[in-house]
Amino acid sequence: MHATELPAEPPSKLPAGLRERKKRRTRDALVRSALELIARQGYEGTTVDEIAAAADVSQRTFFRYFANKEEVALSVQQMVESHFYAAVCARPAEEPPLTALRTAVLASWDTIGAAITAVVPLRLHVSMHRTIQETPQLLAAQLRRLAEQEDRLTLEIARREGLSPEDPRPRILVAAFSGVMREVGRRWGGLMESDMDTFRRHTAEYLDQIGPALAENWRS
Amino acid sequence: MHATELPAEPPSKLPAGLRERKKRRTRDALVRSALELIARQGYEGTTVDEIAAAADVSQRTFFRYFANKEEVALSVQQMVESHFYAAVCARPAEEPPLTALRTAVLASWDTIGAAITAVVPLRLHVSMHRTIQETPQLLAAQLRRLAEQEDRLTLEIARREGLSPEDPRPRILVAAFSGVMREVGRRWGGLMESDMDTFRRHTAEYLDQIGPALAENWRS
DNA sequence: GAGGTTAGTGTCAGTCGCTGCCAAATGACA
DNA sequence: TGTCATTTGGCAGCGACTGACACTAACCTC
Repeated sequence: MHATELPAEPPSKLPAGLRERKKRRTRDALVRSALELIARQGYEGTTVDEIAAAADVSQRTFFRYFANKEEVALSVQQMVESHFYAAVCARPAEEPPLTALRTAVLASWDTIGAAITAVVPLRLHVSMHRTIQETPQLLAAQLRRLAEQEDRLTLEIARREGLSPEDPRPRILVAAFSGVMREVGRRWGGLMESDMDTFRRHTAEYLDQIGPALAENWRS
Repeated sequence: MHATELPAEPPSKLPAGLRERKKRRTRDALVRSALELIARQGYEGTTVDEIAAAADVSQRTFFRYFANKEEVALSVQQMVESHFYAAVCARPAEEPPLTALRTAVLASWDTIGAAITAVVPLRLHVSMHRTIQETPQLLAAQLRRLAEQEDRLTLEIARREGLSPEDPRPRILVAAFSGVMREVGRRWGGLMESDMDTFRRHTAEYLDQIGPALAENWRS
């Protein structure tokens, strides 16, 4: 068994065997325990031993499910990202790229909540989101993940538009888009839940700035 | 003494005291030993003990100069980045932002070589550049550094243009620019030295794509 | 339903990154 | 030259992670 074998996705399709179900449960227990402990004690203040003990498995078993401590902390985040990527791939081919990305974000937000709650309570995910920004090591790992996501998105956009993978334009577009989304992510925490509709509108307005941001003269 | 006290810059101004000079020499020796060993054995295949031994200091002393193993591996990279940031700040205020960034890159390339060679031979820096892309942990740390650089650049651009720090446009511009520069960085390695002029032209052409990349229709 | 096969788990020992603590050495400066 | 502030080394210890091996439990025949 390798650490990255079991998908990060929620138990959408319940697996046949007892073995598989047991693994799913163990994995979810580890994620829940980890997020709970980290929310209470911080990332660096939480040891893998504690997480494993809270999920009632040995430390060695923890490392059979997650390659490292970062991975369990970012596992829900990872789920959100692949959720979004799937939404992008589902957009009709006639949509221009930026529109597809923008629509996919808003669409994926409609359904991601349920997928998260299937694994951990939402407050733990929100708390983790804050912790990631504040913990250098986690932030670094997260940025690497996002860079990989940018690569995937770039490829997908190039494919949709029938461009060569060498063409720089998809990459630039995705970089600008991701820059906006990272800023949006930063402002999350406080605003969401309280006023999700305002937040969605806010995001849309932000994305509308991508065009104007490249105009040569801003001082009007 | 704290780990981040001594600047990463080359010994441009030679310090007065013997103590300072000795610290500088120790630091440079650690960087050289580290890059040499990592080039030969890879990042994960090189232990801090080895680096310290090669520089003829104790492991404990290593950690007085660098907060962690990543920091010594990225120290030259960090020098290059602050070199570029300084070049941006030096651009005249009437230049439009994207022009300033673009000119600053090309200008900083003219002088960075000497600054690097003052610390390590160029081949070690090139080798390190490759290693960073290939080593997940290093890449993560590097991306976090670059994200901080993006923050600085965003602030500087907003300042130059007299915009509020809330305005999303500088951030988007910097994100697009950085996306291009990361792609350029990836293609470095092989092309440079062999044909630096072609490479510079290539980069300029890449940067010219930032405008067109946001046009709605690419399929012409 | 008893057999062997396969896969997941716990234990243990070990490496490596990194830190706190104290004592020894060394440049700075009167 | 003697004091003072810094820098250094050694040591002990923690936490993340890994390899090896033995044990147990699910699975798959016959």
